[in-house]
Amino acid sequence: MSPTLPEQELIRRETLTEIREAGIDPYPAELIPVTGFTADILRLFDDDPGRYQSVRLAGRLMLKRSMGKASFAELMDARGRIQLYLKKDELGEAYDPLFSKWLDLGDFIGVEGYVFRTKMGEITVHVREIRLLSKSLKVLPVVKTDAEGKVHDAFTDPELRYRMRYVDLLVNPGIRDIFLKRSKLLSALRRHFSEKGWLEVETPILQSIHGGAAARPFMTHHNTLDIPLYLRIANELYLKRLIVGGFDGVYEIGKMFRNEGMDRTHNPEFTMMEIYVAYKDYYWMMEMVEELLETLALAVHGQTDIPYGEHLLQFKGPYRRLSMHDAIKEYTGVDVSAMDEAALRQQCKVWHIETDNFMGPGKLIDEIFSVKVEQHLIQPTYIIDHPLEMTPLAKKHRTKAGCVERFELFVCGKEIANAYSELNDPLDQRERFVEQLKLAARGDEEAMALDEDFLRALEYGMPPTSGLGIGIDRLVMLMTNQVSIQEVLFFPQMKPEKTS
RNA sequence: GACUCCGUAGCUCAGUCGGUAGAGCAAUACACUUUUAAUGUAUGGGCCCUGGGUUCGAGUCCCAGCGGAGUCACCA
Repeated sequence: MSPTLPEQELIRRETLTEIREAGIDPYPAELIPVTGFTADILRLFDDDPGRYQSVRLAGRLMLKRSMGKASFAELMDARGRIQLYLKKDELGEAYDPLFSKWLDLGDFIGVEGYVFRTKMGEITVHVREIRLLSKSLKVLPVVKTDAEGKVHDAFTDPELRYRMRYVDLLVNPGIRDIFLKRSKLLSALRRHFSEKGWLEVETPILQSIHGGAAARPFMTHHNTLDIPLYLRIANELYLKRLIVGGFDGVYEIGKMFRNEGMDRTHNPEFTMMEIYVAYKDYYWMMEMVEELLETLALAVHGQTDIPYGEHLLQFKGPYRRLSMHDAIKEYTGVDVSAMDEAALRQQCKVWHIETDNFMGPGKLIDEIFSVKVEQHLIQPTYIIDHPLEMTPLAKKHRTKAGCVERFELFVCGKEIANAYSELNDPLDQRERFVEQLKLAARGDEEAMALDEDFLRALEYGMPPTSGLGIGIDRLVMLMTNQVSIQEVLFFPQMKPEKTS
């Protein structure tokens, strides 16, 4: 034990010794029978007060208000908090010294008692028995909420909140709710897809070729095989192999890993949902996404209109569809659809948009789009029919030359979903990969690698298929009104703490 | 990776012009048997992120580092 412990922690350790000397095990090993949860008592007490003549609860002691020979306290369990009332003349040594001297905020306790309503109207457990279940040696921040619901002394330091999420979850109101909503969203998604008959699958996270997207990977090494392996940046090519293998609908919810910068919408590992459905095209997929997002919004919020910052996002479809060219025309007044590479470069110069030498016309148009248009797309909007060279895995557009059958869904200026009519022509796919190799040779670090086994699978034949990817973290951000991805991840990436 | 801001008690934060380190909550002790941001009185608690420098003297000024946040770049 270090002599540099703060005063309060030293006192808790001394208390621990006193408890042990009194013959009380501060960390008892046994089953704790409980009759229910705090939240259920608060919700149901008035319907049938007689039912709560004896309740057993377990949780953390989070507040003590002592009035000498009687006290109020608050017990927090997994569902909420309830007030306790304790009297010395009823509890004896369990009151003094156990409750009044030895129990600290944060300790786990078990109580038995009856439920009543105080003079002030608060539903309260009148405690007949109290015991220590687990001693806490660290001091939790004490966050209080007043009668108007205003939070005082919240635990706000982002570094401490993310490094010690367990503390954040305990003391800050509303944090748990974000993660409960995240969980609701995921289970609603699985339910929805399961009802459609689509199969949830798992594909490799360790891949020897990092295909399916354009991003820098994390690299690792397998000792026995003595080969480099990459953490997946995408799982698209594996899911398509499963469509080749005869499944008509497969989806995977899982972590992707991209070795890129971090900011309030990017974490090195993030959760993607990808789904591939046979015999469908991207028009079908747009309707599917509308139905899905309506379902998820209802599951999380009970309504399809969702407040986000100053906006009210309307997830009820159909969403507006706008081709990339038309979107640029709408927000800049300039028609780029007929421009060649030189003209596009000139236009970028006019708008002070930085360009690189390896950028072809498609990439230039995408760059213009992201600078000039993205930020304006607040309500759910499909941007469709992207330039061909940007999108090596999508089918060429059935009528628009130089475009692919693709859509991206934008909400609040952020890309939430990306989908194609998937390219299933193996010869075309090989040419597209070769084009990517040329881009790589021109200096494009994100150009996609060629995957021979994937091409072989396509040569065996893939049915017409539509595929979709949804960034789950960003969707959860929208549905929980959060501007930072760190707020929807339990443990966002941080630099390691100093070990000193 | 670049720039800007931040780092003081367990938590949230003050700290003036460079001159003995402050408050609220939490803690300790006492009082109080229906309080609820409980209350009252008293007390204790500090590697002022780390390391250099300037100075008679640095929480404060300068430099470097570490960590965080924001903006940009890259990306989803």
